[in-house]
Amino acid sequence: MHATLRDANPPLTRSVEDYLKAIYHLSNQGGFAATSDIAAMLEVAPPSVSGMVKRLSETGLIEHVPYRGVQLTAQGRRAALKMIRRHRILELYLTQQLGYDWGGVHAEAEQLEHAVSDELIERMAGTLGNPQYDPHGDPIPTAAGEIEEAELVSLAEAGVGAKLELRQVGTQDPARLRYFAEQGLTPGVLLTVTDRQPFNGPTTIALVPSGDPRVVGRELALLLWCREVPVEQHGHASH
Amino acid sequence: MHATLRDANPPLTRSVEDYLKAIYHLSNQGGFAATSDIAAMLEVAPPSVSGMVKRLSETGLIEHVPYRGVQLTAQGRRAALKMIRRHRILELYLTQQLGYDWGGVHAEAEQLEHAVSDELIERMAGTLGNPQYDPHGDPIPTAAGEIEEAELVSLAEAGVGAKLELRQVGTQDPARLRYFAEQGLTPGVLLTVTDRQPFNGPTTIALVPSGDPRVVGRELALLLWCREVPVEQHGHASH
DNA sequence: TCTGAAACTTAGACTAGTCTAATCTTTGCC
DNA sequence: GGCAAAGATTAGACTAGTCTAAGTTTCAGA
Repeated sequence: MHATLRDANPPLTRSVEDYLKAIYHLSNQGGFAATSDIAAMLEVAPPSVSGMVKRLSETGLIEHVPYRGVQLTAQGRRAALKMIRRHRILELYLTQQLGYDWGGVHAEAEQLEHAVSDELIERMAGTLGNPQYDPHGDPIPTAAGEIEEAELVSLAEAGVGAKLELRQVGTQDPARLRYFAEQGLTPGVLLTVTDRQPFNGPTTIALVPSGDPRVVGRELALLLWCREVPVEQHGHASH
Repeated sequence: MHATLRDANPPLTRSVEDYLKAIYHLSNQGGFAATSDIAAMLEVAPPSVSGMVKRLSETGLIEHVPYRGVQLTAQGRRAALKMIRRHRILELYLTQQLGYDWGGVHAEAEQLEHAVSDELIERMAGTLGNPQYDPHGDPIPTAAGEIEEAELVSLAEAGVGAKLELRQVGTQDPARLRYFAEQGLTPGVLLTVTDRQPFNGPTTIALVPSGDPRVVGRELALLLWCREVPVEQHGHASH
């Protein structure tokens, strides 16, 4: 008589939200996201991903082709875009209204995006004048879950010759953050991909304008989220 | 060689934070908090509380006297006050900066208090001018974990004759929220305790100024957080 | 002082999420 | 075309947190 039925549409857990976001970023051009890449991005072991993938495809958020990878369903994509909208609005709000700098804002938004309500996000968006782009020119998905394309690519996916601006460092592991900082790999830095080894080997990049080279293993490269910089380098395209 | 050691001071989980807050509120006058009261306040079953109590006393956050109840240690109290500071600053920020009304603010703060960083709270506090009292006159703990006394009491603890202002409804269960609203028991309402049955029986109250009576069972009364109203009724004491 | 009801704890099961170790697929290369 | 290595999955264990059912302890009142 009372609610013993399984909840038809349970709220997504924090973990599920993180997986959906990672899969969205990794399968951006309509392809499949690989288990090991998801694992590297979320800093969990590959079997953890296999387990979660099973649960997510049972609930209809992703499609899984064993040994191939996963793709978001329409429902999963909607959920992922919702998280991305939250993340970008939070980043914008924290920098513009609370004096954060772009260095510290990512980790904070990463936590808050799981806790805020839709109402709060829309109030923040309103305060900011319902922005359509974040300060780096990336589009913010609408509340209805639509987004203009032109997304972040992880350094591990970028082609040789690409000119990139480092935007986000997708880890909170202090040792790694320290390492990246030592290498001069902090958000805002410009770089060019000069070489990529096969077999998921390291990517070689050159910092711009200094030209200093860096070699970044695939696992670390997956944590470095970049925007492809158009040929003319300043400002953002005025859509 | 690498970090296999148990983390000496692991971060508190969301659940632990909620237990500490509940215990703080229930043992306010230096007494013990009872298992069943914690259970009612957090809307979990009593054995869940016993289990958590065991973990919390092993980590030194509370003292447990079996069959008696629990008390916060200094460390536990510090953690609880930190959460209460977060909660009150969030409520203040959401109402003053983002146009929330006092009805909707509690649930939002309840989620956010687990996700915000210390830095964000201090930035919000700074924006608000480092307030010492919330809009109802309750003191906000300092960042160092000090608080002026005069706290919220649950309706279940208030003495007969007490004049109270309902401040928070400590549940998110829609059915209960609807019930309370139907009874006119929403934050801000004034009431007097007219009777209390023994054996953990119901509390009878009268709404002020209408005088309408209400009978509230102990389990529900534990969810109604009130401020004791001084004889002169308006404004808050200007400490 | 005894006793029964209320309150508390223990026992045991379940879920979500994580891990390591072992096994199975796929694929690039000779 | 076969094979080794990379990558993916399965197997099995663990933790935190929850629950219900069953047993203990406490204490108010007769």
